[in-house]
Amino acid sequence: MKLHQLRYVREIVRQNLNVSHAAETLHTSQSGVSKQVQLLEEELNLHIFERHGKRLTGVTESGGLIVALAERALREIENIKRVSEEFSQKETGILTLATTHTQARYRLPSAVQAFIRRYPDVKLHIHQGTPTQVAEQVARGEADIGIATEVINGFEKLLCFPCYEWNRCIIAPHSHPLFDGEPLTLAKIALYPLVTYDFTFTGGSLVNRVFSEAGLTPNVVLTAIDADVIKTYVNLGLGIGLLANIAYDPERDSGLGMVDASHLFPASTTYLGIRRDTYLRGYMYGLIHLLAPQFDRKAIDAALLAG
Amino acid sequence: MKLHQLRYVREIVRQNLNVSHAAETLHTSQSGVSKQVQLLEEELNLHIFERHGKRLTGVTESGGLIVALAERALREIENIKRVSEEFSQKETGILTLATTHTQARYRLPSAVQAFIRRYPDVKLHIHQGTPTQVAEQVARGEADIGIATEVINGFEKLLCFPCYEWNRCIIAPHSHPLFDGEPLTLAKIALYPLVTYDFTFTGGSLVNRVFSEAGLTPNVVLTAIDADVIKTYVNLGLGIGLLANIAYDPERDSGLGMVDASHLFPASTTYLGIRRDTYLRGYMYGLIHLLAPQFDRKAIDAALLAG
DNA sequence: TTCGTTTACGAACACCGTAACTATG
DNA sequence: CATAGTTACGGTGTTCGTAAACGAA
Repeated sequence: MKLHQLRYVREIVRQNLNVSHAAETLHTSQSGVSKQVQLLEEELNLHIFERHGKRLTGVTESGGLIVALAERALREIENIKRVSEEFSQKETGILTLATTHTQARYRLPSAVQAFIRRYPDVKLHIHQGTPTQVAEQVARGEADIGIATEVINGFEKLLCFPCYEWNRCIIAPHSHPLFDGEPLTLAKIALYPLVTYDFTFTGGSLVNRVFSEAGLTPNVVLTAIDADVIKTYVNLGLGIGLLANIAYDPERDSGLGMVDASHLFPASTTYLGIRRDTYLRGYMYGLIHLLAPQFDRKAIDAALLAG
Repeated sequence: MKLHQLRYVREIVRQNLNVSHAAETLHTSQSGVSKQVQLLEEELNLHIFERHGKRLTGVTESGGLIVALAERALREIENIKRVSEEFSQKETGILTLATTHTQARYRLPSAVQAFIRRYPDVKLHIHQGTPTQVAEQVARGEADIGIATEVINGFEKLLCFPCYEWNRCIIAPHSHPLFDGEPLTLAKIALYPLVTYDFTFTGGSLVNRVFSEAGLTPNVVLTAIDADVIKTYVNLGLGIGLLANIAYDPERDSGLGMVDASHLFPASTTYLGIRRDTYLRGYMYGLIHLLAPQFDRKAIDAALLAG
């Protein structure tokens, strides 16, 4: 049994049983991948993949177990590499963050700035996606740290730390009747066309629930996963915007007015998630500490052990 | 990084940093092992072993981490092999038990007999040792299932199931004054030279504690880990024997009298222990069920998941 | 000196990738 | 007929083990 063979099998599964794609991703030839998989199956004396003639059409029962174990083994192997990098070049490496647009654009910049000043030799990658995508990327090991709201807390493979709470605000052109000095209510919001976050965002379902509990139906005319997109359409007069209040910048968004809506919705918590079974590089502890200052190295290790 | 290299490193550590012994155990050459370790260290760009000149004298800090991770990775690899064997030849394989003499000799035979009738193609190995050795063998993966009293419950890596409770009896030649019909007391036992289990047995410290709490000191003239050895010396008139009452067989031991001592000592529980992170073969579930009928496959899986 | 590790080197082996072939949809 | 997987085969690089050199106890 060779590590390469396990990697091949894992990649084939990730590529939906397409050997050619797997070979391409792994920068090697189809024939080699094909052959190594056969050799592995022969050595283990069972079929990992179901085949119709020459096509791979599924994973057998035993194959499923094998794949799961192979993933765990490969993860440990990757951890060995991490440890070695940690010891040989303590503060160089790669840190991949997965997060949502709003976090990346409005909440992370200061922490990222501090991070690259502190760890100038660490290359930082930011992947962007919906909270679910964020969690999946971390769970699959494609990102080291995920930052998103609520949902990522539901993933078994992830250990989550609460970072901070936030709430929502309404934005609209300055001339909008909402800015009449009267207190903001759900009913008033429901009067106007609304531009807000996509359903796939946690906030989405929470916002809907608040409205429906009040017996109201908001008139959502447009949804986006990107706060800047929302602002753009609000600017165009399509409706009023409902978004995270950290996303409103009085200077940059001087063309728009803002009124806080924290009293209308429960606060949401942004979580930071890591895989439970990865070795954390020193600078990863560093970033977590920057984003969630209550968690230092000791606290993180304790949480990892407890989980 | 190659699996072989990790195996080499692991074996060197197991062989107390002796590369030659490791090579021998692995059925390969010293030079090959040496070179592969160097290649691995080069690839990881750090030293796993401390060296004085050419001798390996220790494991570096980074090396310790690497070894721990390598062991986990290799364990997953071994689990893959187990899964494949389970699927290709469900009821053939090897089952290695680690247990104490008393269990092997008096308690296990009936279960073992049932087991080999049920799984005729499984080769059964029985390793014998003190309870601590039993637990260590299971923890190191040298045995699949350990059966011993109490202490094995303290190992973090092991998941333990209570099997059954037992207590102690006194044996002596039929003519011995202990068999006077009067009830047995600690004080009476303390009057005579005593032959009993070795200190390293859990029972040992418990027995001592009971005597000392009663303000008595037993006159232990000989200890052994083997009930048959104890009986032999009792037969020779060296003293009276204190041992597990399952170890007294009225027929076989017709030359000796027995009097129960359950009222004098707290009962001890025999546990069955398995590593938390191993894949269990079907026949392993079978043996556990034979020894601890309250644990069927579902209960065992549930306990493994909970841990 | 002895025990143990590393270096040197040739033979055997395994792997990779191109290219031709074959099966599926 | 196009797409995807397997077989064939030669070149390349790695591993293995013997033997010799070397270092520490």
